[in-house]
Amino acid sequence: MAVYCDTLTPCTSGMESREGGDPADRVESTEPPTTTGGEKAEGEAEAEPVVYKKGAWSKEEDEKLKRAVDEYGVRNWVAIEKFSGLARPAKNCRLRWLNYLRPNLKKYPFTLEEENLILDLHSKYGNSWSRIASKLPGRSDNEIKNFWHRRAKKCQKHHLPIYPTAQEQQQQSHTNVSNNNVNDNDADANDYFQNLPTNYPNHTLPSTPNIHSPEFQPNLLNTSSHPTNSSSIIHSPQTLNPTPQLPQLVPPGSLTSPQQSPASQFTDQTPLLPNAPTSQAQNLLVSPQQHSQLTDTAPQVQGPLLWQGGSSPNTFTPIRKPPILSSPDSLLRRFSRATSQLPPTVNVSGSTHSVVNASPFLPSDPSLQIPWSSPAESPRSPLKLKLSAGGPVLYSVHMSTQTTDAPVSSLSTFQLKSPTPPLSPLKLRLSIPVPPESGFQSHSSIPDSTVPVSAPQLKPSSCSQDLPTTIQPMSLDANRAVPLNSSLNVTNMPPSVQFYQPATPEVNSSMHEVVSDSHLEIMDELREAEARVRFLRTS
DNA sequence: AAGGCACCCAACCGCGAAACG
DNA sequence: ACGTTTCGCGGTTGGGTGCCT
Repeated sequence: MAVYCDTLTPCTSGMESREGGDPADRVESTEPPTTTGGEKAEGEAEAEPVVYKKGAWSKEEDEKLKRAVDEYGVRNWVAIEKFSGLARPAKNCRLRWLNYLRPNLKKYPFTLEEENLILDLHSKYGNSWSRIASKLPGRSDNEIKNFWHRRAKKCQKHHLPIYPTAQEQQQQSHTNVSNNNVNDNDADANDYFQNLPTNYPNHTLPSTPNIHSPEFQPNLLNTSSHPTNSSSIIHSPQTLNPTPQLPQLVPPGSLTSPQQSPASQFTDQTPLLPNAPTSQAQNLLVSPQQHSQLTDTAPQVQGPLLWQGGSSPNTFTPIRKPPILSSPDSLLRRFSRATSQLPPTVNVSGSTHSVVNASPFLPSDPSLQIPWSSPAESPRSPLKLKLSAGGPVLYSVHMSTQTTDAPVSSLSTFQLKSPTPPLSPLKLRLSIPVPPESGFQSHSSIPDSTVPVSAPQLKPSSCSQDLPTTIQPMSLDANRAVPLNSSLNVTNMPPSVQFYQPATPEVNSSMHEVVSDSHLEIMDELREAEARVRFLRTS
């Protein structure tokens, strides 16, 4: 393990600073003077460029960052940069958190299911890594991006399309030929491909093929086009014992004619992936059949999909700009900042992250109560409210959950009056009042903004599990709720926000979608647990 | 054992979008 | 309306590592 320097010396920014030596030696960079550094006094902010540490993160830095995130939340990277004591720019802190430190991040290799899913999603979304990552719980966009580049490189090296062609899918579904029929020159390549599971398309290369697994049947390949070099093959335990129920990208026999599929949208004269950044993307091919099936279960693909014309009628290229959509996170960010004007409807379509920071549903009847989510760092942890300096701050809160018979959503704006500007977040637990039609009793209590409560009670250290007995005075937007109580024991009776019932059917269906996604997440977790067990058993 | 090579992946950067003042 | 700040995304880099010769 490398030891990292604590003393920082200025150097030029840019990649050249990474050259050579121990990571500790290659680290510093400067940022524009707009950014103030670590413990520097504000008065001296003038010209002194901030010196940042670069390179690998130490454990100490990770711990600092974790504490800072707990303190300031996952959206105040500038505050984290300024007050965490880390000599790292805000964006790097964010990156480190998202890619390495955040909870629930999976630390083991992709499973076959995940790899299949990435293929599937990439065929729909292109290089929108964050969007793909949003469909793979516990995986970062960077991780997925690295996986894809790795895979693309392999495919390019072996002159193979990344997506399987229809012809090969048919071959695969109808053949089961021993690799003894393959000439020696192609032995290595055959070793590579023979180990794919039978329901795994020939050209969808798992990163970790296994040459010994009996579950893998040899596939017939067009060996003349296959490489003789298998040096890039990597063996890891992740696919040693794949589940026999792996989802198929294209089930045998399900092929349909392109005319009957969305492929009819495609032309055959369009260049390859105009948005592709590297030549690797030139090999991204997908069959119309596959695409047809993918789009059957997918959200509407935005933009035209175009086929590449070529010598092989079965070779296709998805041509489209990846849909430019804001990530669920940014949707939430925008939403949470729109404090002065609430949107007329709650648009959380397709966003599993819309429940971030929402407390679980808590009916007043104890027998119906669901325990609070406890992990402080979980996306579903109690709402964290950062008190800013300079007086009252409006916050909008959006929560969604489900009663026994209907999705419930709430949307509120309330005001936190902060007599002193503590920089630590105030963590509140909010329940969702139940609409009358649900049959549950509704909450209506809220702290009264007129009753002063001293600020020292907001010590962040006491806000995690055992919440302070009294919370900061707060008031709701008068249009949204009416304060009733003067103080509140948060542990026993969480504050409530006024229920806001979205009116439009679209919103309601979106809510259903969110609920459904949470169920999917549970299923994903189960699948991951199974994959982990397989991983451990075979390693 | 040492050097070369290829690959992986954590980390960095630039840029655009959104939020803010 | 406009400039600035902040955030997030996608592309790229290069150190670390393992394999091969």
